[in-house]
Amino acid sequence: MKLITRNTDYSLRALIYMAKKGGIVSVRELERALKIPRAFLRKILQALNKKGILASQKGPGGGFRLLVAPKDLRLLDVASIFQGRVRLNECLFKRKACPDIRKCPLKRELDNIESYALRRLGAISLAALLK
Amino acid sequence: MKLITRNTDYSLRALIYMAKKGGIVSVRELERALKIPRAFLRKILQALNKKGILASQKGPGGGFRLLVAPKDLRLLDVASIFQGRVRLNECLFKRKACPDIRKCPLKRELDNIESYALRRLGAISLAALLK
DNA sequence: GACAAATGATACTAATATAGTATCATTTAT
DNA sequence: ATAAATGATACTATATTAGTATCATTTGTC
Repeated sequence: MKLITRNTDYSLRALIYMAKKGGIVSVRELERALKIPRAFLRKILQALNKKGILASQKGPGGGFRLLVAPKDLRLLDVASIFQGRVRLNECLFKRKACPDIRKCPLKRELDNIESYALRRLGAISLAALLK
Repeated sequence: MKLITRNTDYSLRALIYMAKKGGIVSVRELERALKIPRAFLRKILQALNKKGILASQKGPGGGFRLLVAPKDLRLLDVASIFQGRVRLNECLFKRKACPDIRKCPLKRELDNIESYALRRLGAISLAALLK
């Protein structure tokens, strides 16, 4: 069970690299620097591009470029792209085994954990990861 | 992404049922009461049995019986059986993309979330779920 | 304009984890 | 003896995650 999938992980590595270097960076360069499979990285960066986090430039000398300020990009923003809503519970209640959802202490507790996790993920920025 | 898998979910339902009813309960009865596939439930209860949470009784009239006091059984105990260690991170560091693990703010943050979740899961008992 | 280097789009495969089924062996109450 | 239960375990199915492949398009350079 993971809070962060490889998509998110790779994204962060690439974003950190790009933030540190600045300017346009090609997938080929990222592959070399980060040892991440190129085709997979491309797919990931294309997704970040679609979300407006990166801009892309075709042709020779092209690549991707960070479009947002590191302090404005949250870990949660990235995770959400690949993992949808970060759901921590998915429990008893679907099949109505529980008489009253609103009162169930389990659901309340799991919701609590979830919202804590979301809050923390929403609080950490790319800038913080650059250190 | 789930904090709790179906194994754990079903376990809790069965444990709640058994705690409320008391005495020996057969899988057949649980299947009817909880609408959980019998073969799957059997496998789950056998696991709980091996862990000493349930005792089993073979033969006609047999079944499973709760062996621990509800207040002494933690949600974390159950989740751990099926989900191993509840890991929330599994990130950048395996492949040494990160220069110094101990300093990385991402790892620190993910560890923080993880330990929060573990603490909460370890704090809720079966007794609390009985309400 | 030709060409090569890049991304865009997208379909496909592989690996892993989760969920669930099936079956035969063993125990035990009647 | 029989049937009702669990013990053990191998197998299948489904979903999610990870990764590959390919063709199309754009664009800088000669």
